[in-house]
Amino acid sequence: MKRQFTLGKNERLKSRKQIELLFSAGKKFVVGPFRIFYLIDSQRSVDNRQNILQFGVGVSNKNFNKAVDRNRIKRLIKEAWRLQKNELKEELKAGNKQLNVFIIYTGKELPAYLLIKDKVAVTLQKLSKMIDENISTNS
RNA sequence: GCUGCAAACUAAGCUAUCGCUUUCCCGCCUCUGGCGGGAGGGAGGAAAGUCCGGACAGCACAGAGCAUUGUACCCCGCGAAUAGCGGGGGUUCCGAUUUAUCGGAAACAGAAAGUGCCACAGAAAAUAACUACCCCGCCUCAGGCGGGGAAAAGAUGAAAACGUAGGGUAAGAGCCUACGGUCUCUGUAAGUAAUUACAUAGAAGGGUAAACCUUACAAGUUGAAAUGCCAUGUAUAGUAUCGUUUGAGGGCUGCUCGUCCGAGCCUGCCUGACGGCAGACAGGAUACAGGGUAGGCAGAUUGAUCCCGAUAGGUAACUAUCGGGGCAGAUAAAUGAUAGCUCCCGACAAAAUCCGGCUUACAGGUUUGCAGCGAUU
RNA sequence: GGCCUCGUAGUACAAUGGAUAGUAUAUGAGCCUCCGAAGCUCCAGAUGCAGGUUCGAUUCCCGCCGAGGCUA
Repeated sequence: MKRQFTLGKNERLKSRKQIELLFSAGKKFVVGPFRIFYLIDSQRSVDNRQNILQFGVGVSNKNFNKAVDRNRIKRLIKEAWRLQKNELKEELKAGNKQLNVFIIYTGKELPAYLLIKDKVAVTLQKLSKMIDENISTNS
């Protein structure tokens, strides 16, 4: 029986180099309180079957002075991502793509979990659209 | 009993599902790794501020002075500690009352080494003559002008030039005397000392050192993104200038004095280590231009360790011994979400090398102390 | 992680330790104009918070709070 709702080490963005590449070369869009950076790579995905979808979270030090609040927001976003990301993963598998995503929380107030859940769902839909466009333009 | 303040302790719990990190064990696979399963560990009293003191590591170090920064009553103790804490004492100030005791506070060395500053008001704010006072000269005769004496009187101010009495004088003045107060040196006595008391001699002088400063003491500097090892890569590489024992150049904290070093480096072998031997090469400094890495392991989580109990020492801070128990270790960075139950409906707040302290934040609960109010005896 | 600097009206800046904390502009009221703009006059408005030193702190010292920068 295979576990589904995981968020292990190889599903998170770990390398400093990759993150810098994402911020310099990636594209971005805004959903509610999130700012999302993403980078679609269609060539590497063939060899690296584990890292189909990599993910990272960030909260600004300016908007939240206390580490407790920053941790809280990051954990909520991670939780929402963990429970909803699987559809996107299947799409990537089908399209043979590799995707890096980084979400930055730009709001100034502590959010409730339901809000974050909704917004993560919206971003996932948008990302899947982007993948479709990418496939169509490439092919 | 209620309210307020202060201190100490504590810092919601349980169940289910999904998920994260780490250690160990087992199994499988494409085997320096990955996946699955099982068991165990997984933020704080302040983890915070980074305000002090260290440990640890790199670099530097014959030494002296200056500069810079910090600290500042005394004794004893605790402590790894120039941090901090405990006990006792002194001085000054404040409050209370029993008027000689109690309580509290103090960055509490020096203003008599020197320099600066002291608004407004006031004559004057520190070598004090504006009015009034006294003397002399001139003009004029109710007075005015000039020179001098004199800190005794003068509205102010935060602060006014030792206080009172007498002598003295042209008028006055510590100018002199008596009593009293302050300070300094010396001596004696008490005390470990800070300091206190007395005596002799002397001084006159307000404040400010959290103004400069002086005295004494202390401090080398950079921080775990330090540092070491492995892997990858690689270069005793290139160009220009200068120099090569008559000494290029370099080190010694920022500066000065003074002083020291002053020729190598690579590879291999031996040794516990300092080091030694052999071989190849020509080796230095500065500048220019350029190349590579940002992966892993160690550092790094068991230590000046914490808790509980007992015994011993001490007023206490704390210490010693014995017994038992506990102890996150991530590296874009782990503790969360959902559902349910109980209750007071949960404050301040998240490890990032590690300790000791200080400071600041803190809902609710428990205990103790103080103050106020009310009731009863 | 380490280090440094700065907090003054709504805004941008001044102010040897000296008392009505100043200047410009914005806001408000009035004058001017047929109306507006410009101009003129007037008013109101601040030392981040809490202690200490001092006769007296925007200034000096200490503790918090906030903002900005440097380093790798």
